[in-house]
Amino acid sequence: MILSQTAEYALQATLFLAEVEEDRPYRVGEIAASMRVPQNYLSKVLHVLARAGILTSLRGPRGGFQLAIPAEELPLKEVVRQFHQFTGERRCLLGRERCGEGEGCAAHSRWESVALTVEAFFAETTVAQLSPGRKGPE
Amino acid sequence: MILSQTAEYALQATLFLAEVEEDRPYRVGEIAASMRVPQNYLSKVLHVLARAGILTSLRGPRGGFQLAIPAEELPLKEVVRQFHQFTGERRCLLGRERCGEGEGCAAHSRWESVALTVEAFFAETTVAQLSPGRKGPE
DNA sequence: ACAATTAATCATTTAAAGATGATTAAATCC
DNA sequence: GGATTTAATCATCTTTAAATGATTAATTGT
Repeated sequence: MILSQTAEYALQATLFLAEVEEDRPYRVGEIAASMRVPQNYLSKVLHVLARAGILTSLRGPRGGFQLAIPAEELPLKEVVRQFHQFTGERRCLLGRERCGEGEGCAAHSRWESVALTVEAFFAETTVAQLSPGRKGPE
Repeated sequence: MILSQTAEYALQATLFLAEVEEDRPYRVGEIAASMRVPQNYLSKVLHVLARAGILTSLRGPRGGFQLAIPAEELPLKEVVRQFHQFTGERRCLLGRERCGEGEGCAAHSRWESVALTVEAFFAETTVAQLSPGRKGPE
């Protein structure tokens, strides 16, 4: 697994809100039921996303959560970042500060490029691109 | 983080044994001290590697652990696999069985290729390639 | 045989992720 | 204003990863 359970919940819920047809807030209950995940846990996850400005939340009747950013402008990384420490800083697969005493090794630069590929995916892929079932132009 | 702490320990210890100059068993104590990780915990990790045939273990005085496979012929994946479930089977980043109801989406195939890149790195990179400081021919 | 050394095992603890249940506070509707 | 609906918060529990400490069993050297 590359993503934690929590980060996966966050992505799935964001995706749900991106794919939804009516333009209104959706309750945690609705989202959790559709995703088949614990409601209270999801509630906390969504709260984090709301605090981060990715969702808007509204209390009371007709309340719920909505995307605060158009799905086309929302990179996966923005969502995942709230729950997942990206490797970014980590030069070395093994977490060593100095790798090979200055010279470095072939495998390390290869790894760096792999890690960058992963990060680039999350940075450059938008939520919209992950939603095949959406209406509206691509 | 892409690897669990435990998988990282396993890789580091294997690397230690690959880079070592004397051809003799090395004690858990030595390895743990060099890596600065808990000895008893590492002991269990090494035990798993020994059971998997990656290391040989010897008890008693002059005992310890040694590589059972030449570092040049030992892919990182072989080591990591003992502690890390590779995503392999997972078609979908979000863990959904059916992705997009048959059609799939651009992002999913992109993700699949990213995941394959990661796996390929571990499958094709050998422990030897990760050891810049080793003697012997590349 | 015996003492010393070392991996292997066992029992327990700690820390973090994940999940559950109940309560509180904001917003709406009447 | 009062009842209802909903997110937010609080307290607790479970599970898993990580770590610790002590004991056991195999091997060696004398």
